[in-house]
Amino acid sequence: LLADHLLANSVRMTAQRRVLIEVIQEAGEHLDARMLLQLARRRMPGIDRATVYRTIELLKKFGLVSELGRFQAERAKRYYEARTNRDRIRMACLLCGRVDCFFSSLFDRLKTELSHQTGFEIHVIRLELGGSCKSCCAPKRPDVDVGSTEDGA
Amino acid sequence: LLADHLLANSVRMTAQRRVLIEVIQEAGEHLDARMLLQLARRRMPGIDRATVYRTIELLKKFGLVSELGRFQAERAKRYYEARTNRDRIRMACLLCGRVDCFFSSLFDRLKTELSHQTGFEIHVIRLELGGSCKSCCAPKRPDVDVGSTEDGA
DNA sequence: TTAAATGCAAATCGTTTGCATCTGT
DNA sequence: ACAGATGCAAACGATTTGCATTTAA
Repeated sequence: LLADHLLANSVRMTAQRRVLIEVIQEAGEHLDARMLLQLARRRMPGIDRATVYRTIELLKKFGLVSELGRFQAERAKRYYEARTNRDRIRMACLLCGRVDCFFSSLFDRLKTELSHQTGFEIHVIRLELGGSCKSCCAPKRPDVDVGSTEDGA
Repeated sequence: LLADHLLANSVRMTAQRRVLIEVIQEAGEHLDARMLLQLARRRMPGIDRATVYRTIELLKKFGLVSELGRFQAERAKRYYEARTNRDRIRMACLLCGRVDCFFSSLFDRLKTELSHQTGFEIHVIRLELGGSCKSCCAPKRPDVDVGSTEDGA
């Protein structure tokens, strides 16, 4: 699937790329480089970090994966996932670390409106929520000892 | 202003903190650690990187600054700004690098709706757009040589 | 054959930390 | 006085790069 896009653009298809692409497609959401490398090595032990990064770069260039920001409180690493047609909303629980993705037609509408009103040609749009999920739902915001709190509105 | 919040929580107010806080407030949007250090050094040459990061950490802990993601194509650095009451939308032009912030009531509405529908207690919300601004407005999406394209929808 | 892709190791860059020293209260 | 803040330098972790080697077309 993704591989076809590359072939269509006459990009050389190597064994490593095939594996990396498979892993990305099977893994679904928010895969990071480390995990991608790890999963890929299960199928091709010799594969290198650099190849992972270079392949990601290539896929981004063709618009086949999107790069996500680190959610709040995460180390400065990046996550990747196969592209989807509709834009997702990402909801990260700052307490348990769980990340949920979903769609919203109001969000779709907002995107359209923004594009029209600003004359901005949108290539990527990213909506991320950070907070406490229903299951965790912190009774009160800690004052001085959580260390990962980014906001307190 | 920000300083008062700290004092109210009986946080020790040092010379360095005073300077850093001033700079953050005067600088406005998307300041990164490097720039913050640079500006602060104009007023207090000896100030150290570590102090900058530690102060940012402190301000985040009290909810006085929010941490923003890197926009598309940026190196993995983080930006900081004094907090505002209303949530802004951030629009980054991938061609000229310009970043604009603005508000939208539809966005405000979306936030409320999400919170209600998901039972998620939102602490931070971040909406970022990446694309081409009106002035740049690329006639066509480049295929293979921009290097910063993240998406092609 | 040969331009492009890979592995390896070293380099970058932002950020964090340990520890001895200094400072606000 | 002394808990907490700072500077310095070294550590860290993700990502990137130079270069000799391998590989797909």
